[in-house]
Amino acid sequence: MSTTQPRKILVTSALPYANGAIHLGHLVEYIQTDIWVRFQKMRGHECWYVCADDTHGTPVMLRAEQEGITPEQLIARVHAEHSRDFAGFLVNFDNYYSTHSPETQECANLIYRRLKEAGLIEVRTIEQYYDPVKAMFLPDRFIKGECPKCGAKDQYGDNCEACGAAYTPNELKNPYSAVSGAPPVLKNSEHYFFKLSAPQCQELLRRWTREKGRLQPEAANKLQEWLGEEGENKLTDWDISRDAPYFGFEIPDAPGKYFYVWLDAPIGYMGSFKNLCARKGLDFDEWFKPDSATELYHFIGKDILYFHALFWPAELAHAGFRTPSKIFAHGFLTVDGAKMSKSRGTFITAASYLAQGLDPEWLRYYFAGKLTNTLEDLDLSLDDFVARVNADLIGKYINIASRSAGFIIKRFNGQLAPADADLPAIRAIQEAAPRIAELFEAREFGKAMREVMALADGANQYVDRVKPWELARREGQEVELHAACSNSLNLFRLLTVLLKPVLPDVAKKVETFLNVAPLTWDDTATLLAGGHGIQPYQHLMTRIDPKQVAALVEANKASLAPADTTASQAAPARAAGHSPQRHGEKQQHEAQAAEAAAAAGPHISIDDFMKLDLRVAKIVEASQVEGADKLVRLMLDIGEEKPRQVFAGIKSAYDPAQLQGRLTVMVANLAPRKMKFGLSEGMVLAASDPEGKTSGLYLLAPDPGAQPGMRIK
RNA sequence: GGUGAUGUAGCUCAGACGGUUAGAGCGGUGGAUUCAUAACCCACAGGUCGGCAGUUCGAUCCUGCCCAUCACCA
Repeated sequence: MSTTQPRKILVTSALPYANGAIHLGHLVEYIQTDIWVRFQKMRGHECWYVCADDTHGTPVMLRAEQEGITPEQLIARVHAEHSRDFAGFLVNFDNYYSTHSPETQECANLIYRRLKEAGLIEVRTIEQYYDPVKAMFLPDRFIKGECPKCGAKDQYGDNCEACGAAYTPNELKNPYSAVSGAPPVLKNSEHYFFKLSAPQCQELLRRWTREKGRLQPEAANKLQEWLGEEGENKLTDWDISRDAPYFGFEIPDAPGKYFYVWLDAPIGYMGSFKNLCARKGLDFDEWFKPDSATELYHFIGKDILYFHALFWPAELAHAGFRTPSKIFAHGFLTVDGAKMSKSRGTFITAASYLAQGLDPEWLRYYFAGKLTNTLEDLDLSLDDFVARVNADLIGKYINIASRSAGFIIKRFNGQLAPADADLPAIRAIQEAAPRIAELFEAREFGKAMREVMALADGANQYVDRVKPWELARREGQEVELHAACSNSLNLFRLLTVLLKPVLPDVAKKVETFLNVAPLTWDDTATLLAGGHGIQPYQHLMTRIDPKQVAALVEANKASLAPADTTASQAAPARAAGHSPQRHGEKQQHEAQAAEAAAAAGPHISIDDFMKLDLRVAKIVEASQVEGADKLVRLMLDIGEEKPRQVFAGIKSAYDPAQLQGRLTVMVANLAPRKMKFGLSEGMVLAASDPEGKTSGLYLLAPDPGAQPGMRIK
């Protein structure tokens, strides 16, 4: 039962952006990480858990300005809110710091300098939109104007929320800066790039991402896609600088240039740990030197795998540091099977959950019961949440103590009889403990909880069999009664050890109740001695009233107002690479986008229909697409200067040769979509049986006489 | 469209190197019990394991295609 050699483990969770509240989606990750860390500590390992607020970037800068405070004031306030929320959910960081810190700056500068010495930093001039009034360069998301396709006003620079068209900022009509309202101008600027395309980066990442255990298998597959085939370098250089004004760290040898927020975000892990080292007397270098014997794990959402599995190891390795031992990515949270939604009230903030008086350990248990080590999404089913917590935690687990403690207190003066070490229910738990430890280690918390609850069933069956309430009524059965209740409390204690990583507060109450030292994993091997005295039982956890959950949902319901006034919260979901995307913010953004769709009824209006720009198209060219099973590449003449390129999934039904020259119908205003094979600038219409009962695929064609470019309505 | 995943009882999820009656919890029904902040115990009902085809003596588990849902495409 003894744990092996103590390990030295450093663990991180992704840094939440300092511009928005923590919600249940974030908490999946922090609870998952916290359970794992608590487990490691219970095993006797040296394990440090650090995190920080991700504080830099344009959104924070503008938000602070909007509120009339400095960025420093804003991030200090948000830091306090985040810290409070995490503490409320018993997420026990050893250090919750900030990327806006001297330690992070020091590490960022050092990494930058070493990358530069390694020849991996390059300066290039790029052209970008600039706000002449505000005197700042504008990210795409901060340029607005009229949609070039449908004319909708106040659309962002990357895509139109009215018609869904995608475009670049310079296609917007009457563009203006979202910051000052002034028309932007194009201006050149020097940017600093990290040469991810360099051979040494590619070579490193190819090897690193394939090393056993670094990444989950699905994640490794994903990375292969980004890296491309052997000999095919799909990695592109990464723009790591932004122009002033910018809230961030100025690049040491480049006045007026700042590190892009995504450069210093992961470095924030180092900064936070460095700060902890100073306080705890730890040797930072021992943990970050290239051949370090310590372990480093990053828990992240699957959306930021790209940053953590490509940029980050490449930066570290070429700046003379160790790379992460493993990266643990998890899926997103859905609520009742759907994306979190403000109008449905399922966009639940951590603060509102706590304010409604719900017990954080309910959620910790529920998440634990559903967490796996894969990238699969996790559903919070509200009815299931109530049923599961009440049945498992109160009905099964807590009940064992509650039904035994009274007899011990009343009849035996709070003193236990020796436990029966051969009792099958006790032995079952002790034998299961190593297996459950492996499940915790492997982040298979769902499986672990299932095992624990099966063991709790065994404990209840034991109590039911020995029937203490009957023994209590009979004369001369005191010894049996004493033994039954003592065994039962020992069962309860053992189960508490197994649940302690998930339910730390309950475990603390149990330690007080049973009058024992803080439980460690090795306590699964021991039993309470005869004569051990316990405290009177006080209820350890209450049931969930479904009304509480209903009230929580009600409290989180937002009206269907268009994008709320905290516009800076709207992290651009599609403008990736321009702004940090934490899974939380992304979920939030998409939740908002989903609202509009949800509001629509089963019918569409004539206006909706008129949004479709359907055109008669002549197929001037049709060809096979190398490497695509279903696609045919079509060049379509719709009366424009140049034919449009469209990839159509019709290979199964049509030979390209027979398509050439014929007329069909295309959607001309569909947002262009970048595919592996090139840009697809529309869609051709074809009929097929939605049930799939009748096979075949049939392209639409106009009657003779129609000319390319004619509008269909 | 490509890539990665998912689709198993009303709900949330397990599981099976392909092989006699596919499991759990919740919910439902019936019983037992009253120690336990109605908790617990026993039993029953409930599924053509997304669809179609193939491989096989045999497939829900393998292969192919299709459908649906989710994510990513920097």
